[in-house]
Amino acid sequence: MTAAKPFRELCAEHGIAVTHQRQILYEVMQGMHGHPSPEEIYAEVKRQVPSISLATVYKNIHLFVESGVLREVSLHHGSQRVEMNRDEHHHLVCSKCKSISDIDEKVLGVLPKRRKLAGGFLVERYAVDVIGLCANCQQG
Amino acid sequence: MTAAKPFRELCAEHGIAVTHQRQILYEVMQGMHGHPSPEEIYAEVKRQVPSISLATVYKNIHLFVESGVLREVSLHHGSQRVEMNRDEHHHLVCSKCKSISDIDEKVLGVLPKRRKLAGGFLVERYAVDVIGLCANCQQG
DNA sequence: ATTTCTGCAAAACCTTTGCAAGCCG
DNA sequence: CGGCTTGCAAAGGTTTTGCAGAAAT
Repeated sequence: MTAAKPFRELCAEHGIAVTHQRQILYEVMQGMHGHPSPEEIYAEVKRQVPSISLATVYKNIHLFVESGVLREVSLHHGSQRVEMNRDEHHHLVCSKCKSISDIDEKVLGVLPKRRKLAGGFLVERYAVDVIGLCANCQQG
Repeated sequence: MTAAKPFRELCAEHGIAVTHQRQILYEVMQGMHGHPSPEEIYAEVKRQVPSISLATVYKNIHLFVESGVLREVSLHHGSQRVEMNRDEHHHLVCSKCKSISDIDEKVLGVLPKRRKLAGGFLVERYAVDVIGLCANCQQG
C-alpha cells in the first residue's frame, strides 16, 4: 500500500498551514477504515479535540480533497439526478466542473460478465465513471 | 434504443395507480435529456400541472426508481464520503442497502489505458461501481 | 368503500458562510 | 505584524414527513 507521508511534509508540498486541528484530523483519518462521512470523522476527532467544530472538519476535508491529500468516494454525491438515456452507457465525469456526460457502453470495452464475486456479492451491472477533464475545463 | 412502454402498462406491471400527475410526470421525463434534478423535472411538469407539488415529484421519482421504471445516475448521491483505502480499488455497491465495500482494481480486469476520448475528454482514471446485492441482502 | 395519492407546511438533514477572535509563519 | 484558520451561529439547499382532503380501483 502507498506509504503515508508525514503530515508536515504534505502541508509543505501543498502550501497549507500546519494547525493543531489539521494535524489531529489527519492522524485520526489515517486510523479510520471504510468510507466515513464528515460527521463520523468529526465525532472521532472530537474525542481528541473536544472544542473542534463541524465547520472546521468540513473546511479541512475540502482542503484535503482539493489538494489531493484525500479522495472522495464519489464525485456525484450532491443532489439526486435521474437517468434519461435508456441505452446502456457509462459516464464521463469532469473532476473540475463536475459535469456528467454519457458514453456508450461499447466504447469502453467489455467488463467481465461474472455473476458472483468473492465475498458473495451478486453482480447486477457495472457503472463506470471515467474521471478526467472535459474539453472546456482543459482550456482553463 | 429501448422502446418506451405505454405508461398504463408500466403501472400495471408494477402495481401502481395511474394518476394524472404520474402520467404527466412520466411523459415530461420521456422528453427530457441528460441528468435532470428533481427540481428541474418539477419545473418542467409544473408547466402542465401548475398545482403539482415538489413533494409529489420526489415521491414519484422514488417510486419510479424503486420499481425500476427509472434509474438514478448514482447510488451514492447522499452525503459526502471520504476514501480511506489508499490502494487503487473500485467499489461494490449494494442496490438494496446501499452499502459500499472495496474491491481491488486488479480483480476487475484492465480497462483501456486511453488518455483521450472522442469529444476531447482527457481521462485521469476510472471509477467502477459494481452494482448488485451484497451477501446480506441476498438472504432477504 | 378502501386504499392510495396529492398538496401543503413543517421538519430534518447536510453543507456552507460571515464574522470576530486566535494562531501560524 | 499580516494572513490564514477556528468556532460559533445563522443561513442555504435538498429531501422527507405528517396530515387532511381528493382521487383511483
